[in-house]
Amino acid sequence: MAREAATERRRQILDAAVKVFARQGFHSTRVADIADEADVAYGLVYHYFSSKENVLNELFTQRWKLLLEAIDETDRTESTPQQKLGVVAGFIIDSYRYDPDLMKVIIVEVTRAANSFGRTHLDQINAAYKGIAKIVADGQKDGTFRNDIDADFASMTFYGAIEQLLSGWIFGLIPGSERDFDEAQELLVRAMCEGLDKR
Amino acid sequence: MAREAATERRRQILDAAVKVFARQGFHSTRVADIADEADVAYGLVYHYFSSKENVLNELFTQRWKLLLEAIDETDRTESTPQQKLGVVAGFIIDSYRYDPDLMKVIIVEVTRAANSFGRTHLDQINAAYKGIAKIVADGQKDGTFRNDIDADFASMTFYGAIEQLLSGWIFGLIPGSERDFDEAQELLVRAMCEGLDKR
Amino acid sequence: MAREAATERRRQILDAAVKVFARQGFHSTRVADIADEADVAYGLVYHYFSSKENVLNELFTQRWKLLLEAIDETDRTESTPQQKLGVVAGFIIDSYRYDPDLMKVIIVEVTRAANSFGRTHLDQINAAYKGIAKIVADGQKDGTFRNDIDADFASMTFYGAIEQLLSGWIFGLIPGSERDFDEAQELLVRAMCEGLDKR
Amino acid sequence: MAREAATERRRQILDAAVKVFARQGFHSTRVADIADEADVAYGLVYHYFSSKENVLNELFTQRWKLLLEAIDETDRTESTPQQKLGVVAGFIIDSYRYDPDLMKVIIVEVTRAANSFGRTHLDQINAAYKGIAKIVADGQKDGTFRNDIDADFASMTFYGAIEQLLSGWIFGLIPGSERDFDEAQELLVRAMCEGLDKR
DNA sequence: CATGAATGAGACTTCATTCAT
DNA sequence: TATGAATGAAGTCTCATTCAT
Repeated sequence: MAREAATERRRQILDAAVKVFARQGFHSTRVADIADEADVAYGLVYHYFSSKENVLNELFTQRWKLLLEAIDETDRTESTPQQKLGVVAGFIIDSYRYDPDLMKVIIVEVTRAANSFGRTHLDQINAAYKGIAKIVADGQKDGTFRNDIDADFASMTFYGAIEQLLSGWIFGLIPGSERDFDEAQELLVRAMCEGLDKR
Repeated sequence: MAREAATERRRQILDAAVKVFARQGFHSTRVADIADEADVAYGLVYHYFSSKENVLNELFTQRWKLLLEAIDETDRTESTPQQKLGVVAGFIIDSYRYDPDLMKVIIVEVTRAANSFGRTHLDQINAAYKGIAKIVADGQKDGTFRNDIDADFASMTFYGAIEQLLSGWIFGLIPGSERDFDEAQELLVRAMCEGLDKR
Repeated sequence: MAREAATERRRQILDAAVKVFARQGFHSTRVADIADEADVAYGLVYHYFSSKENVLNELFTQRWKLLLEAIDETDRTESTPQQKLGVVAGFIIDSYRYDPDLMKVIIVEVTRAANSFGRTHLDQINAAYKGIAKIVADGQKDGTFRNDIDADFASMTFYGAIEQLLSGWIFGLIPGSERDFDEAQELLVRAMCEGLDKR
Repeated sequence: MAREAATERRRQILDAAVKVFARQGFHSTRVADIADEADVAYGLVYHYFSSKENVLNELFTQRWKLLLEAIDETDRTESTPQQKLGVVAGFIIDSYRYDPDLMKVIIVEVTRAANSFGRTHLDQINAAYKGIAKIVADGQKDGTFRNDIDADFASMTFYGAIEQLLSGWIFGLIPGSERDFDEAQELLVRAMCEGLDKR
């Protein structure tokens, strides 16, 4: 009971952190902002987290773990490489669809921040790239994918395309309706696998 | 003469700023760090720039202008759409090749920072996406590219792939030798236009 | 019965406080440290003591009362002034011998802290000096001690010498073996009464 | 000129720090108090000192160096051991006489604070004890002082007596008029060398 | 009695910016 | 132009104390 209450409090603070980080960016949000948003006392944030940075770390780690699992899981299925890439893209896009703030924070503050936080989680981030690369490499081995494009290279390309899509939605540069989210996954895989050229 | 000296001083400070921004990130570099690196007095930075942020702005604007020009220029040539995309990719990759610190700063601190600075330069950033989208759209019109993938969508995808490549080099996640830079452009265009699928 | 249990708890907390105060100093120990060391819940400290400062106060008062009693008691005996001073020195030295942490805390945090706590207990502290001064004064009256050195002055001198000795042991600046403790009392009285000069 | 101004500023801040440390104790004084007392801006304290603790360190080190030099100097003269001890006592007493606040701070916050700061300067503090011990030891060798009292022991005793005297003045427990200061040195040496016993 | 979550004032330190020289 | 001292707002983190259970 007490345990559960504590867990709830953590959640409450984490959720608030997502909102304010998304709104103002990590550097511009003061711990007081998180506390205010969570409607708890200032000090309580430090009761549950050792530092502001640590709040961000937990946010990232929790979500990224799910992505790594999703990649791993789909990789172990019997699907075609294209289908697997579709699952990965779908997972990321859905992550954004159902919690855009969280994905915004993760991308803007962690994944794309080469300095500071990015470095801390580099291994985890890279694990995702490697997971995608494995899917590509397997596709190359079984003759589905061409061999003249390095799997790691292709993986970066693929992941970069997805992230940029999210960026476009985040920035409001490309339309991001429910319908767009629905289409995006398929469109993305098609673009990457079949190419832009007309056949 | 005096003018030139002044211009030189600005350059000296800008160059130093690139180095320290790349090394520590914008938020972690103090104005003193820039001055130290430039080997000028603390206050001189404020003699030439109105604020720390303004140094970054100038860094970004100068470089991004060249990219916009390059996109615009290639778009006005008679090349094929694929060649045009190649020129764009090449320009960005070469930018990194010849001044990795500057590109790192631009990407990490501006282009990918949805909050803070990103917002300020959103129009300029979007102009590049639009420029690329135009190349794609023209390719669709003349029958070079398929029509079932939205040009804006394709543009984001294409640009995201390039930026992720740079990120990979910046983070040290994928090899970044001279040879890799040489190949990257061609490989990238091929991957995006022809797709990963084996034919 | 319940009373005893409560008393035990208090003791448990006081003993823990002595340890951590001795180890980290009063200002650097958090209430949580005391609770941890005592192996009791955080809030329990406040159940038994009204504040952190109060814990220290009680520690000091309990011990200092014994010293005052010891001085008073020996003063009422028929011993020579020298013997009385020996008893006082012996009491303090033994206090350190059998509970070095407690004496360390008392000296470092109370007795020698002119600001904060020192002020609070000034009267009690001074009572000890006065008690020693009385022994000296009586010795002067009965012709045992010389008259040209003010009794209060001599008292300060005598007490200061003892405390510095303890400081030396606390700091590890002079050897503090069992044998040293044994000798210290006698040596101290001899030095103070007979002087350093060779006769 | 600029250099001198800077040195003056440091002095100004140090002097202010002495006042407030003496008044409120180190732990109870906020950096703002120092700045206010010095009549400078908050941040200037950090322009000249890396931390509040560092201000205290400098205060101590500057003064203690003089003491060590005084001990060393008198030790190299042809005076009798008693005279040498008199010079040492005189130096410390005069230090208090002419700058009671500084000596109060040094004694209360450094010399007698076994934890925290005391530890940092232990070597320097001990050097003084050793310097006094050398004077005693030399006196024992040349037959001036008795041999049955260890020189280190005697040194602690002597220094402790002086410091306790200052403490008495600081606390207001013993009278501290100009006349008392004048007498104190002689009285102290007499008490320590000749002893309290009537002959 | 006992627990430990919750509160929030407070202090240190940083650093962008200004300004006198 | 050039210097770097001076300013002070802002933000992180700590921790004594309170309080609900």
